Amino acid sequence: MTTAAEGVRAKARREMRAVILDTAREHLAQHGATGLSLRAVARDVGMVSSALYRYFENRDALLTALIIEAYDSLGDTVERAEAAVDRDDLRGRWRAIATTVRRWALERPHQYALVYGSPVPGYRAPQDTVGPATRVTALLAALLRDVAAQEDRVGTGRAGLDVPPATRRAMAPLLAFLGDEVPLDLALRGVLAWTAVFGLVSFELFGQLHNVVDPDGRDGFFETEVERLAVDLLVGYPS
Amino acid sequence: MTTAAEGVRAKARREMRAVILDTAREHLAQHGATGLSLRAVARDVGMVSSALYRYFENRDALLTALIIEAYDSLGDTVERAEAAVDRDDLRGRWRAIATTVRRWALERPHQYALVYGSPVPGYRAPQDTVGPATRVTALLAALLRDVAAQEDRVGTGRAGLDVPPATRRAMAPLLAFLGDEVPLDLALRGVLAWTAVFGLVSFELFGQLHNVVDPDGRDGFFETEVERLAVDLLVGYPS
DNA sequence: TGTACATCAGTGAACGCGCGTTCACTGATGTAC
DNA sequence: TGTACATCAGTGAACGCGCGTTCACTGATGTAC
Repeated sequence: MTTAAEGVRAKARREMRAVILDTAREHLAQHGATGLSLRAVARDVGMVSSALYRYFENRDALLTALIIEAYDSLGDTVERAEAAVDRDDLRGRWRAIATTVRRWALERPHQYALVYGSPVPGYRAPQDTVGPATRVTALLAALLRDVAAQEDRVGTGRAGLDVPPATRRAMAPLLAFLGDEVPLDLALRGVLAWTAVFGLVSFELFGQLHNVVDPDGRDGFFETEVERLAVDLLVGYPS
Repeated sequence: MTTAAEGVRAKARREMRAVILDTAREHLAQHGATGLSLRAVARDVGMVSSALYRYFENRDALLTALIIEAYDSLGDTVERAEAAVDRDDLRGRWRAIATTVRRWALERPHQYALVYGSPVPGYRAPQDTVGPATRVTALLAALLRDVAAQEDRVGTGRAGLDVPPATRRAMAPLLAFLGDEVPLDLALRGVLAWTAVFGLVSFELFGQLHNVVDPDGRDGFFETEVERLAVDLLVGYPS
């Protein structure tokens, strides 16, 4: 009975933890990360505030859990969307990644801001967040490797930019992550496309497209820009 | 004596206001926008907290003043840097704008986050901020107009992307801001380059380049990517 | 199967804190005659 | 030029608030024999 009995307690714990996280996520959605209050969450869950400490060591631990959850949610969503595309359709995979990141962000602006917006003052992200954080970048890395393989066969039809040695050296962490198959020039094209996507999403979410692009046409605007990024990212490949 | 006497009072007011703003800016730099507290600022200025209300209607008004100041500081800095470049050197002007935005941001991360980061919860920017906010975009607009003029003469040597009519319509606000000389395709290239720069700066400032680009080599990394953006922005122009 | 004990989820009071904002006031400085 | 009055910067006390965290406790649930 030992394991089964412990299982019951453990199950209750897991469920309660989930309820607290759900409630915290709703509070995040309504008041932002800085407005997240243990007491308010406890109130909504129907517990006294001190009871939360059975589940999370302190406020930071709750924030960390939300951050990990957000990264995992984004990771799940984008992985699923990207996996649905034919492996050989590099442009389609790029499109899927980019548009899914945006859609996910638009549906959960505060979760997006939590992980890609300005850092929460006084909060220092622990090591546990780095795994979930790299799930989406891992997809892009895989894409870049496949692009590299194709470019090996077909060539790019144009020369890469000159890169000074110091800059080349600075890219070592990225190159290590991508693997030997991906040349520097392609890596730089990848990061640029990547940061551009997040730049577009952040501008849209944080109000910087106000009076620039009509809200109604932003889907199309984003898709057009993603297509343009693909031109440079996938030099010489058919659309 | 009337005007001179009033001038004395007015001058004292202006100076006190400046002292408060300076102190508030320091607090912003240390605790972020959400951590900005009227009481703490007053304490540092050496006044009682209620005295601040002689100068700012409430906390939001102080925040608004800081936002306007940040936009103006960025505007000043970038305008000066861009003005120092030969008008005909389009690539140089682009470089100056991009690198100066980044340098300004790195020197004042919290001011950057205040205006380009996640919105401050509960704060709604009033109309007064839109003028200062567009100063930097105005520089890019002028650049795009000059690019358009050159492309009229020389051509781009390649076809623009297809843009669906709905998207074309959504770009009306931007096209109106840029003026008739700037064609849609160039406008889209401009926004993309623009958002990419802010994407790069935000990634760097908000910690997303951790384990991607060595901190030491980020100047060079940024410049390389800006050069790459120029290739697409200034299609067919000499470097 | 029944009982003594250990575990642990949740309570409720309390701690000490800082916050934004209001309000009646004092006293110095400027204004009008 | 001298005086009565108005303006207004800054004071200090108070309001009501919510926060994170600690701690001794109760009582239900699981464990061991």
